[in-house]
Amino acid sequence: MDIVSLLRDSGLRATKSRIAVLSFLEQQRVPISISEIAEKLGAVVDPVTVYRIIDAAKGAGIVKEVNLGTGSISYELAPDGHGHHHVVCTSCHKIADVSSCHEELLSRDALKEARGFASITGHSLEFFGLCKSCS
Amino acid sequence: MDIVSLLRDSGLRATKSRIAVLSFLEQQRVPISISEIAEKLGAVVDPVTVYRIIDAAKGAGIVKEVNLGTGSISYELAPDGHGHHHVVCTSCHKIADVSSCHEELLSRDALKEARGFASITGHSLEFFGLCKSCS
DNA sequence: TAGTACCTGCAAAAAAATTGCAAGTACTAT
DNA sequence: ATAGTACTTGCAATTTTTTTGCAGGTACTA
Repeated sequence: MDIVSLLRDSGLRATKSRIAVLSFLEQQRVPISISEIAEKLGAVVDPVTVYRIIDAAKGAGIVKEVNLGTGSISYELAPDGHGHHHVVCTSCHKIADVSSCHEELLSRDALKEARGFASITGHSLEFFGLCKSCS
Repeated sequence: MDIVSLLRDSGLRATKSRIAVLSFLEQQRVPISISEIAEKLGAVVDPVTVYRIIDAAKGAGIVKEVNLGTGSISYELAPDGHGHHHVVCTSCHKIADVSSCHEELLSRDALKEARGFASITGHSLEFFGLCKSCS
């Protein structure tokens, strides 16, 4: 799915700035913070606009917030709504992707326990560990 | 376990400010951001010190970063190292706790998939859904 | 192709996070 | 109990991040 269709299908206009930001996000192999995006795209998109674009895309469910334990929030493109997960090396911050997560099992159990909740629509899951070089 | 012992056992000095911040954190029923802590404890602990205390406590593994999808990182006391998880209502931001998470299963599968990793030492898991009032 | 609702950039401000340093404090070993 | 020492803190100042308002520009609709 190309970025333009992704935007339109999410009810967002396919503007030059949005295409630039989401394409950039798509090229990243790992999640990235807003200020890093703003810095890298500085020549093309105003920082203020980057904030607004990420906000809109998050609202539309096409980018996902990720907390890699670095103290700041990172973002990644999640075209299908439910992205993958990550393993982060607590020593060198290397990141690997993980896709399996037993979603149904987890959600079912969580819903059973969570008092006052009617449904579970998504989740965020990250692992921390040591990569082979650091261990 | 009282806060003083918790600090000492983690190799941190039990200072007045640290006790104040961690006790406050312990009283919260939901994770809270650094600036909220700083604001609430403003009369007692300097904001700069709050930042440094959270940083030290995070390093020592007695507070945990939590991403509740709000765009900012929250913190909670995690005396035992591995806290519980949460379900967040995407409409009203109500939060419920969840403890079951099939940790061994998840970690084993993640390690199998994560190329270049030697071990998994922890994880972060949050659920998003709708509470009964909002659904 | 014109209309309109939505987006963007700029300038400015507010808020959050970091740094350096001097004074204060917790812990250790007398 | 006490003095030494290394770690902590508060303050002031700075830097970085995030938000806001508004005028002009642009994507999409009919």
